[in-house]
Amino acid sequence: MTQKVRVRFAPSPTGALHIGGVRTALYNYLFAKKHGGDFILRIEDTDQTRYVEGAEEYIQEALKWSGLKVDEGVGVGGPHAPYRQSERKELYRQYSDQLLESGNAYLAFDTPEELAKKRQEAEQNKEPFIYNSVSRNQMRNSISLSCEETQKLLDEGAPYVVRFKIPEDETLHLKDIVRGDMSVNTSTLDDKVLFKSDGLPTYHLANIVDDHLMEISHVIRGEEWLPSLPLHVLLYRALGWENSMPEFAHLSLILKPVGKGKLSKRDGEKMGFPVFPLAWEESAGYREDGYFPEAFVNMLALLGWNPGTEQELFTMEELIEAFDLSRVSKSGAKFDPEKVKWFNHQYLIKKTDEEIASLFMPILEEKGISISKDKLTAICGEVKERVSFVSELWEQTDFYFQAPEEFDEKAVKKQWKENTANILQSLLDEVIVDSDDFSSANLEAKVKEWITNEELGMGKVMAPFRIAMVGGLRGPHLFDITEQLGKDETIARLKYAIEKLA
RNA sequence: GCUCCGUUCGUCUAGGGGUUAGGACGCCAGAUUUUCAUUCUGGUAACACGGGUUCGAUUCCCGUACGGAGUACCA
Repeated sequence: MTQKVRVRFAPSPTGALHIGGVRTALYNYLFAKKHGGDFILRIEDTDQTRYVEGAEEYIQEALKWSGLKVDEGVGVGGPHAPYRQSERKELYRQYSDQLLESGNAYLAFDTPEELAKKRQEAEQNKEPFIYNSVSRNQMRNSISLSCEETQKLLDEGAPYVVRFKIPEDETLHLKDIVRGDMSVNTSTLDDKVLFKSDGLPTYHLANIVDDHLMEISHVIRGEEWLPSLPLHVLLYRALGWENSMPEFAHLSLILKPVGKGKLSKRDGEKMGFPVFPLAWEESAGYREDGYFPEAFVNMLALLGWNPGTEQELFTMEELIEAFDLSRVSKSGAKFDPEKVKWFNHQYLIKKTDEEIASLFMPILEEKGISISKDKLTAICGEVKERVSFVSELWEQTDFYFQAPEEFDEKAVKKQWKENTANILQSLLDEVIVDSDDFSSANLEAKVKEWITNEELGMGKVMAPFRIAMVGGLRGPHLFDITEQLGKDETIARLKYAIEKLA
């Protein structure tokens, strides 16, 4: 059977999506697009107590910024609408009832307090508490209780949940695309709650029902779901949907850069890197920190997946082409904030000088500097290799826009000798004022010729010249700078330095 | 505790019964740029441990250690 590929990204709106979530979404997207399938966004908000204002909008915006276009789902609509589980709640009851009727589920009246007490007791005896075939007879439910007792509780309006009846002692063989085969015995499993007393399903029921109804072909989700896989498979079976069950792929987690454990918001704050794609509350986002979405996505794609070639830089199209779930790594990956910077640098230098100028222009305008687009384009071409972020451009180019007033002490101490002022004065009088062609190559040739003729030594002239233009020993090729500065400004800066550092 | 999953340079990873164990980030050095950065070249550095199986294991199997996840009327 060749079924159309349909995958879903199904976050719960409990806060910002962090990069692990974005990666899950990305892998879903890549897989879908690779196979000409659909990428669906479903919001899993069956826990009303954890709803966070703005989270859903955040998720949509983060996907959009990352370039992951949703084909169907919240914010887009589609044939299986609605895509918010809270809006689908009437739907789930019938499946819960179906399970009850077929004997695959039962009613449980245990209060949270009773359950907590049982768990505590078990812990004291160093035994695991599992709500299963052996313990359920000691609990208050429609299996341990007689029909009359059960009915009586129901009539009294006692709150109850629906639990799944895990079969006894059966070895389940499970398939996972990234992990291969595994097996688990059902007697280690819990009779999970399927339906809560508040009238809403739990994740377990809702996700199986929705995936089935929405014709999901592949479930690609985080590793934290792996332990629930047996339950989910059992649910498909109990509902009679075994033949159309999706395939599963569980993705490993993203771990903190140093130390142990999974990446958390705190790590970002502590080490000064974003863990969210977009800013959320007090936390910075990749977007706000000046990362390009392409760089962010490229980095994320390679964190836990590789194409088997040595290619590192990928466009989204190339990622789609190359992506393969079987090449996703099984082990968790420590996140390396340094590598994202490298990716960003790569994407920045790949941009045209004009594009960079367009990004830089607003920053200059904010500083009250006006400059022609052409000129800024040329400047950006001269400095782009030196930065990783647009925001770093200013510190590399400030001297193009404003003459140095102070000079770097260290540089002056090292390069500004007693006769330096005289040398620069001669350079000014004998070369600069006579040069009308201020192009980089021409001025360079002239100055070098002069230096040779005067038998001065390059360092004696070039370094102070640079100090006069830039204020210190930094910046791109000196004659590229003077070309941008032009004759008048070059002369003015030379004069100022001679006077100031005399 | 119990269940499941994992473990190749500092990090992300390729590889796979016999390899000089490959690449990328980072770091170091040299070249170029008489600045700095870029770039180029080179270097540093890894198969967690113990048992098997085998002529041979980093690769296969079993343990151990370590790491991770789950163990909610959360997702």
